[in-house]
Amino acid sequence: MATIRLHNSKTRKKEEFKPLDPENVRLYVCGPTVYDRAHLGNARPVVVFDTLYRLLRHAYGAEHVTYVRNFTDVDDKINATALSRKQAGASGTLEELIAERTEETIGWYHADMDALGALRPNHEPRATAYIGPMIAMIETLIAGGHAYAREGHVLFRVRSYANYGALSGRSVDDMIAGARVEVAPFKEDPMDFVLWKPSDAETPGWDSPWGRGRPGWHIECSAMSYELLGASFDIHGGGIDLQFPHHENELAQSCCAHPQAGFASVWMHNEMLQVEGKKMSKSLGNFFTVRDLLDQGVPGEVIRFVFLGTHYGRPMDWTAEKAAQAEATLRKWHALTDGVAPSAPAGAVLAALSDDLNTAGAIAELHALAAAGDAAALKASAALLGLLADEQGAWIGAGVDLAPYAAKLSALREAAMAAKDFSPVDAMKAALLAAGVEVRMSKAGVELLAGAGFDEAKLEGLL
RNA sequence: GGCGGGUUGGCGGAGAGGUUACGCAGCGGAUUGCAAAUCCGUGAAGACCGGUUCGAUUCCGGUACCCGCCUCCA
Repeated sequence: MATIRLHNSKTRKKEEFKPLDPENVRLYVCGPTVYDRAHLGNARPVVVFDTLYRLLRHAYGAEHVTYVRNFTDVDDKINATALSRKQAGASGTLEELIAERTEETIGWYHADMDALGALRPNHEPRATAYIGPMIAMIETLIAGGHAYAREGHVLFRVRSYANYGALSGRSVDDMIAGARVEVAPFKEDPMDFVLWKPSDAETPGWDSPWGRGRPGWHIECSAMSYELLGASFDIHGGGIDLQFPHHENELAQSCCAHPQAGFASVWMHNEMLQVEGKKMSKSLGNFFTVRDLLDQGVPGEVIRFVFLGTHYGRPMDWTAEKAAQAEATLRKWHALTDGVAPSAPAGAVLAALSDDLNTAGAIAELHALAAAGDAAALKASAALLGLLADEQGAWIGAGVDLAPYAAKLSALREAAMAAKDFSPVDAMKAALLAAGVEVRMSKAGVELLAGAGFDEAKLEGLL
């Protein structure tokens, strides 16, 4: 087994990965807040950590890896979405609208991430199912002097945790000096953050020792990871944007609640996604969801391939050109591997992935396997990256039978050979090319393949 | 203002202190009724300024520019 090395955000170094327990390698990744469709940026950590999950399963055995990714289904954005729907005339109570919305959004999320070839994690806990453990953890923090209740709120006492700021490389004093922080009269220190906050009648809430209220965002992940993975586990992942404050706060809470444990041994952060060189944002008009792309006919496998072409630690640019290139490569590889029984993954691919998830390097090795014509190894190796499964290639055929067109073109061609007039052949070929069909004519005959930008509607009238 | 990441050939994008990345595009050739696909061959790089070194694109320092986080947005 190749040694796996991972860049640890906590130490800012690439380190050899040594699981706490090789029989149960544990991975936690921050999941989505379920209030709307996942946009393309949301998909990057999913693909990155899915690939890590696949590598770990290969290295330690599929039964020996536990992957947890949560759903944040209690959040002010969800409340706001439900409230605006109610104001727009939707029927039902606010609670029902919230439940309906989160349920619907989770369904979308699963469908979209499945399309990207991401395996479902072993556990996908919902925050609302872990309110009890959150309250218990908050009580532990209060008992230990790390938190205090004020006016229905419970706040984490940042000054009680000496290492606060170590993960994200900031000092509390710098943060206070440089940034705007929410000032509330009941805060002991401006950096203290909310563990629990009161809910009004219009907001979902749960009974607690501090009155009816709801948890702060950060405590959710601390409580769920503790319940499902324990006080110490191997890898905690997420986007770099979550490093501060979310992960910093999570780390502080968990370490203060369980001072004998280390929480996550390795922290991994993926860099952000951009679109055509710019940050994706609603104001720039370049904001789109995974579903938008799928609906436009960009296959999930193509999206995944584009993502894996850039190392997770670097900003990744989504461009139409990359998608087109990815599509062409995948077409070629599917033609080579579909129906082939996979052998074992190539050592070079495994070595690249084991080197801090060098997916771009792994893809280069895949190209080498394809050039060597080793379809069985290519397929087995690509599976580690979540690519080239037979069922993932379904988009290529598009379900259209091109044989009648091939037969007609073939007949035209034979007539043309005899008549020495190729203009009817060229006319049909041009029409097929315009429809996105790849036309291959040789002495052996005619072969048609649905190519990039294939449009069935344009075939009309050609028979 | 604070913290972090980046700058590689036409484009995308890796590794490595000294030897071909790789892919796409280009160019030349084979093949083809013409193409396509395929195959063979091929040119092209590391922001700028210093330093360390026999030797740096790779290590160190500085400058410029780009990006992200610090504030609900991944």
